[in-house]
Amino acid sequence: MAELCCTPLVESEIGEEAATELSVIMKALADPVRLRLVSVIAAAGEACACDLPEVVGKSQPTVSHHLKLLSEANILKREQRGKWAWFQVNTNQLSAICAVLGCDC
Amino acid sequence: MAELCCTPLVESEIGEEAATELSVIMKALADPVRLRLVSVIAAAGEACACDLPEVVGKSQPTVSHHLKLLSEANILKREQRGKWAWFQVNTNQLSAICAVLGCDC
DNA sequence: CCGACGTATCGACAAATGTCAATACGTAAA
DNA sequence: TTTACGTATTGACATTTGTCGATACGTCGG
Repeated sequence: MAELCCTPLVESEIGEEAATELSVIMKALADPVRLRLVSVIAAAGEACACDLPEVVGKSQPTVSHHLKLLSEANILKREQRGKWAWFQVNTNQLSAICAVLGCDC
Repeated sequence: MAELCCTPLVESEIGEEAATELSVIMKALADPVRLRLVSVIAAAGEACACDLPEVVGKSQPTVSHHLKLLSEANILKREQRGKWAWFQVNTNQLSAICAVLGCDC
């Protein structure tokens, strides 16, 4: 899951199952709070979950839920350090999305 | 609206309003049916709305609704030809999404 | 082993979303 | 101007989604 393969959807018709899988990845990015989480984490290089509720102005359970969705979509990488959870952005997955969108990068 | 500006969200923190606007564009792509519509239309170069309900296996109102969302997101361009509506993919918008995702294309 | 603290899960609820039948709107041919 | 037909809108409904309080789980320090 969350394994984006590389045939641009603008070149050949995407299948029904592939479309569903891709939609899961896109849904993960299709939320203001999650976009801000990705942006904050990427801009900082990495971020501790403990700081994120205040940054995005949402409760701890809500942020935890969003981080889970992003991790399941393979957009974030989670790393446990002591009792803290640190997150990094998986730029490979973002590039893969670009590739599917037909970008020649 | 639907005007994607170009600062990659992985380089500097995206604002609250910008995140909301971007999420609208991403939401438009975050659905299996809409992804397939984009793919079918892009692969064919253009497509008549009259053919799309059968292609994606959804009712005419449902397809019309999806086409509207994609058009509002500036992902599809609509053109009336007689009583038929033809659609093309706005590849510029797809490229803009890539740019926001940090792709260097 | 316990207590403290960071994180995840659960339960509940309001809001948004995808879908279709019915209907209205627009365009073009008769 | 009718009539036919492609498309858009409306209304309704089931499902999904975002949110948070309460609570459970995990990891450390005492």
